[in-house]
Amino acid sequence: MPDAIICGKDDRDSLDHCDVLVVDPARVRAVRERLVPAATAERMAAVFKVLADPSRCRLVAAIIEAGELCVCDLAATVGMSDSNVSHHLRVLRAHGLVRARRAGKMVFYSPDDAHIRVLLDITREHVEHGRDGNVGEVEAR
Amino acid sequence: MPDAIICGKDDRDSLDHCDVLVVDPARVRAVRERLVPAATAERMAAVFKVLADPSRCRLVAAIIEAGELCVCDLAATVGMSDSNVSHHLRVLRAHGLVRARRAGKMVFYSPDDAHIRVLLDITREHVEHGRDGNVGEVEAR
DNA sequence: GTATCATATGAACGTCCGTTCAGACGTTCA
DNA sequence: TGAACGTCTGAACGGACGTTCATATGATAC
Repeated sequence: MPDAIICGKDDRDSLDHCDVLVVDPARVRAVRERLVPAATAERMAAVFKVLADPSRCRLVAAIIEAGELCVCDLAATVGMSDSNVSHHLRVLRAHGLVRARRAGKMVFYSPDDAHIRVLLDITREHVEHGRDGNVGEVEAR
Repeated sequence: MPDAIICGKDDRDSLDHCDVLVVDPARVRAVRERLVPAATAERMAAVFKVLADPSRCRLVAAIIEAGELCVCDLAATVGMSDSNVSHHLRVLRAHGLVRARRAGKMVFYSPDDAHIRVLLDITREHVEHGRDGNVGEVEAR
């Protein structure tokens, strides 16, 4: 473990803070180089944001479970208003998570991405028989 | 594909809408039974919500990349203020994504969950060489 | 003890987001 | 054409969230 080294503004870039204290400049530089770019992180966060809502989680899960489902049946399945479901489906479709197929008056939605199923499965397993009980609270330090 | 069948309030439960139109009541009932419970979806969404922020995405990625990093180095790595990093770390720690280890004046953070790495990897692959270009916009129907 | 550093905390501000309501659009059937 | 139905859209409200600033805590060095 390296000793604490105080380094000046040479070790930073594109930061408008007055001073930056860094303990391990070498490691910081190394991690920065291999770190996911800000733009990529932005898009990753956008994907997570789509799933960061209980209603959308259940909607996607229902669509995956059923294979294909129309709006009114989706609404009945998850217990939401048709309007609300439509709003959420718009978001899911905009991000390529689900696909829409028109059949007469009604529109059937089906999954449009293989990754999402994995994301849901992993996360479900994580919250079911994993740690996580303390949602919204901070444990003692 | 079944014909459109209008069913009354018998096919719903715990809904205070006046009427619910369901196309395929049998499928709705089947999907409902196998669907992820609302409480579980809530906790899943909570996990996704933690990652639904570019700053936290990069923080977690940096911690995973480095193995262990203190707050000031994390701040320098991702280019954020120490205060902001501390706020985010609090959230990450509250949800069991990272673990804190105190060493004198400083606190080192390390990953505390194997699932998260997979979530990040899958999502990164998803946004890099997958569809997703239309963030925030809706494609034509 | 005081001073300094690393980290944590609380308040406040602006912004984003989920939901509801009312209405519009497109389709089917008589 | 007109009515009924499924779906979509826009506005508006309330609440949650990320960031900043100032300050507090905890630990080390003098």
